[in-house]
Amino acid sequence: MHAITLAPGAMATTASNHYSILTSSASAVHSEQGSMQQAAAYRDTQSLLQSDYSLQGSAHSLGHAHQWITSLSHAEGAPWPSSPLSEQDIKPALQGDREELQDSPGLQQQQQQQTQPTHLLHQPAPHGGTHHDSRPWRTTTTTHLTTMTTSNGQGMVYTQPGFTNLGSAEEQGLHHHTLQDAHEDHHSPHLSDPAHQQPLHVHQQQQQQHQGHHEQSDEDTPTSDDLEQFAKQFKQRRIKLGFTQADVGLALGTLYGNVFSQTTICRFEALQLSFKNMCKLMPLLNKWLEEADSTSGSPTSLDKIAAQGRKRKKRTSIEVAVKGALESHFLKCPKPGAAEINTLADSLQLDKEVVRVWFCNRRQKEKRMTTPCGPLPGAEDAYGDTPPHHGEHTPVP
DNA sequence: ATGCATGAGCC
DNA sequence: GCTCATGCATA
Repeated sequence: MHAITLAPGAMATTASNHYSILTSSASAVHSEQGSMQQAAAYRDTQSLLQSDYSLQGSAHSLGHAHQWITSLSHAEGAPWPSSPLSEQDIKPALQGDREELQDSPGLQQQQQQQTQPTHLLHQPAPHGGTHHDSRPWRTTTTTHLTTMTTSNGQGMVYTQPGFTNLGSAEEQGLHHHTLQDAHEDHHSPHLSDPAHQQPLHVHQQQQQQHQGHHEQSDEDTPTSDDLEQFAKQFKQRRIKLGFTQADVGLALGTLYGNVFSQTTICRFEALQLSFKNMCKLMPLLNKWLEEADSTSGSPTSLDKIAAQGRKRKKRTSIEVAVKGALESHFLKCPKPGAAEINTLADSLQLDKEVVRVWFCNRRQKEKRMTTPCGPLPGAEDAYGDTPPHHGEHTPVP
């Protein structure tokens, strides 16, 4: 195969600023909680932070690395009071240093692997990416449940012991069917006890239910339908209450110590997260909903958490033509090796890292592509994700 | 709403 | 170097 060579200058960063250490912004970021308005302050912070980093085009010869992360020195600790339910659970979101901790090491790999065709199992990748997994969770057998594929989702209410039901004062009246009880009596991860975080639902739907209900395993896993319905309702109420996605993200931070961006909230609503990720966020969002609902009218203490101080490399804008070339290669080889990436990067006049990241993101996108309803037969497995160690069901038709 | 990016954990 | 979770920056 040959690489499609394009004219030089294919890559361009939208940035035009110079590399300078923003000091003023740093102080601005530190504003105390409460001294500024939530959303507004947040935006300010962002704008300030972006007036920085830039070295890229010439970075090649500068022996760069991704050092742009010259994190600011601020790290005052957690702005939010030790929330009762945030222990080590999800992620501390400590700005400055580490922002997140995945739950348990290792379980992220086996998360979303479930029933899937897996006919052509082969894994050329020598790197050991044997975990395959992750398929658009929505495509999973939409088996049970689906009790209420109702109109706008208001009909569904989560009645779980852990978090109060979302029964709002208004359009409530048709709540029932605990979703879960459709098959058993699993309850979603109650956030009343985050200590035991997500119990890695190996194979969500099918696996879990055949065990019946043990007294000790209250940990359950919502189904794709649950999530879908919840997301739907969540968005409705969020809008009805007049909150933006960004507001919610910040609120989660002040309420539970887990700040999330507008992006994440958006993706949650759009069901563009992995199954596991959705499961992790649902309880929090559910909690926020009830919180916002009850305090809708009173000045909820939504202090902003001006955090994040690390600097990012300016986003590289890849020209359409180049994207096309990348796409072509992606179709041929979704997982190019280092050498291939180098070659490609060279011919496209892109930074190797940019190309590598592009492929990573492309693969990720491919996986979360919310399939309308149907596990694309082996489409993604071809990339080498095929699980070599299933050993249970997934007989595949 | 989404593209490119960062970083942790894994192999 | 990959996946995965997540987000800044941008269209």
